[in-house]
Amino acid sequence: MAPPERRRRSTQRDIAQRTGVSQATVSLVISGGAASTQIAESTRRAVLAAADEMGYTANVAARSLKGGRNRLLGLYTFESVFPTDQRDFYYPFLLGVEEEAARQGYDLLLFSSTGTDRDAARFGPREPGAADTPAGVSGTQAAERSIYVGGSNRLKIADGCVLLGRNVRREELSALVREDFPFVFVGRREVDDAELSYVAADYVAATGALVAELARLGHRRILYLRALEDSEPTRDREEGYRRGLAEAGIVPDEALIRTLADPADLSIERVEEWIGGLGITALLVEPTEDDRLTEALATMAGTRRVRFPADCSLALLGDPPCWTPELRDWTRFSLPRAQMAGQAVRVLIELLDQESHEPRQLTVPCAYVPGDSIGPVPAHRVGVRPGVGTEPESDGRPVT
Amino acid sequence: MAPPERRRRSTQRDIAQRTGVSQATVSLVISGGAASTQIAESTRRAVLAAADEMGYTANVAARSLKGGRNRLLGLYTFESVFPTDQRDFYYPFLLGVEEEAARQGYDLLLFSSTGTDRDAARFGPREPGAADTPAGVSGTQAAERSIYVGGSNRLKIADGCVLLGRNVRREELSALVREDFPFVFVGRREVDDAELSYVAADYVAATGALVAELARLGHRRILYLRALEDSEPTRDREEGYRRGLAEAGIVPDEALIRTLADPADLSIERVEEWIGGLGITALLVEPTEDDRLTEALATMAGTRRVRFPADCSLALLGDPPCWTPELRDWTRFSLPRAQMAGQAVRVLIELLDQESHEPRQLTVPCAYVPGDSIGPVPAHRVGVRPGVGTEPESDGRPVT
DNA sequence: GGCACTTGCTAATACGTATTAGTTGGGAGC
DNA sequence: GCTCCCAACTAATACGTATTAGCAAGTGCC
Repeated sequence: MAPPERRRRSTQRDIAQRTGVSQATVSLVISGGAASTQIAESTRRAVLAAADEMGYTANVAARSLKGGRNRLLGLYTFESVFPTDQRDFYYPFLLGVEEEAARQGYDLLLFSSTGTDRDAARFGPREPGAADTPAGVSGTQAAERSIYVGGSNRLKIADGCVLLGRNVRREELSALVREDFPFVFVGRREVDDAELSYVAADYVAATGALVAELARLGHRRILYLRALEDSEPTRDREEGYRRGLAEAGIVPDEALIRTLADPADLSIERVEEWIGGLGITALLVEPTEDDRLTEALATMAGTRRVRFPADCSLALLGDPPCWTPELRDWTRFSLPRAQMAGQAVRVLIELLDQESHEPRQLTVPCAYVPGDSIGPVPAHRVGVRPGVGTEPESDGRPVT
Repeated sequence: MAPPERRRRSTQRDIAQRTGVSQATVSLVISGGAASTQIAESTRRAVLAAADEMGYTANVAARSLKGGRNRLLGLYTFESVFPTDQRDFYYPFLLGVEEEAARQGYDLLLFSSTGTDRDAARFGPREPGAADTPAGVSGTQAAERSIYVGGSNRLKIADGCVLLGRNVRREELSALVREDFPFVFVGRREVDDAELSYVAADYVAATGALVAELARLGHRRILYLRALEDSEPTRDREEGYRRGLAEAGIVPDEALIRTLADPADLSIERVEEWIGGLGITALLVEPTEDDRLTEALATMAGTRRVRFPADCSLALLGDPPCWTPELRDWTRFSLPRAQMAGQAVRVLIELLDQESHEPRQLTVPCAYVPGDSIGPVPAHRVGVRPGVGTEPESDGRPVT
């Protein structure tokens, strides 16, 4: 049962036969290697002519096989990139990666399949008794995304990989490092037992600058609403908050650092409470990747019970996705997502080109977006302290 | 000058040595071919264990070279997918492809590199005198996107490919067919010398239905504004327009088919001219992929000099991208982009699974979006004919 | 004529995998 | 003891290219 005489592409050998030279000569002519200067002009012409006539196209697979590299960059995200509600968050990264990869002549491999139910069947039938994760990496469950499935690392199909995502599996990252697989994380990520390469936004500086600006405007009691997860970006923002306060000579009040479990919880009533109870004059909010915060802000601003910034200044520690023109221009800083992604690609390619896989860690500054939601402390509240917890060092911190 | 001990990926041979079997056995175990049933359970276990320990991953290039499969689907677009102004057009396709590929356990290969300036340098230094396109496929220029670059077809590292885009290079498509490379086009595309597979929206029926609806509302003079390019989608819409008219018993007036070179040319003055001069009561507009039409419509509707549908009905032959909530809900039909893309992936996988690469051509229906921009013919204009070109068969067709 | 050197080419090999045609060892059947 | 067969494996090869070592012929020089 031979394949039904499938139409075969012409190869260098075919050209060689037709021209009466060797395959090696054809290769030299076509790919113009170092020794190609030694080919007689007449021969070169003949070979090129034959190639043209026979419609020769080089086989990329063969070339890659020979070179050991596939000119493929992977893009792996720990969360799905494509659900509609997060598109605006991930899209700029995607764009940046794609663009830079294209510029560098690499193609992009989107790891979509990993972490699907189908994974079990990936490498053909497997005995039910066989261990699914013999690779020392534990915790591989079906529905969740993970790099190591069926015990093997599919990322390796690519020459290297750009990683993205908030809910990282640390153990997989360190496994990658142990394997010496070249990758770059977009965003600062740390794992216990290894150093890894990343390109990160400078949340510390950006948050610090925002606090400084508020302090300059006279604010002394600035509430910081942090995200629930204890990830690096959140920690960096907190760090920036503390540094900003310190540089402004403000003694931090732990009661003014609160965790916002769900952005939808951010209501006008809460803000009124905080103003009255805690005596705050400004609010820093850490945005989420989906559009819940944007919605909460919009409805909150819609009530007009508290005017920003007339009654209270408000700034965002990053830019929320789903930005539509009619949304108000909140004061915030903005991370250069596309540039970060492009930079990550460049770093990755450097890693690939150089033999030493020493980790590289880059930090890029965020852009300050002035917006219109911060202003000076309202005149009637200058110097006013809240009724409760008057002392800055008060630790009677009510649970949110 | 040996390569400085580059960290090599482990191969089947490495596993074979470690396990004490032959490379062939390893291959049989790993890729689970026909003869794999004949492998002893103990051997299989040992091989798999070694593979896991050594972090083995199959080499894509080698598999492709051999004709094997990599569970990789390519996505090639003739225009760049990622420019911001077209994002809303391509995004749903991307989403659909990604989702279905993931569901089927395939990863996605985005061909970004092809057609960049860097291409010339892709495979190392090249003699200035060397021909850039020895491949018989002519017209390969640097800045433009093209499949065959440097004489090779890079798509081949994927098992098959989904193609997308309006400005297609026909000669490349037929080259692909000649090579017998499996691919599916999203959208109907025809080339002279070959049949190809596609999943297309039924523009003919959708446009016809829209015309029928207008006819039902009493419209007799319906202007059709077609796009400049003479691509299949445009031709199909025209076909649908004519069929719709025919079925409604309306004699087509060639003066009512006009080409709109630039959507920005669509102004309220024009519409007034058409209403007065041509006596039209309804307008069918073919949308573009960017947001120019959307803008033109918005500004036009903003003037309120012509009320839609009170003075004139207006419907769109497809959905324009960049849909924001505050935009009005134009009557139109909507193509199920994500579903089309998903269907294309399924068709492609069928092609891959079956050896026969007979082309498959699927058509999917569009969704009718009632909207609010069509209505009955204004009472004072029922039966009214324009001052000039009264006869339907008038051919005094002024150039737009 | 012999040596060194250049020019223009080829033979051979490697890349990593899949597949086919064997080969081996041993047990069943007579 | 012989054949026959089967399970379990391996050797060999092909895929298409890039590269290196080397070969043959030619040229210049002593």
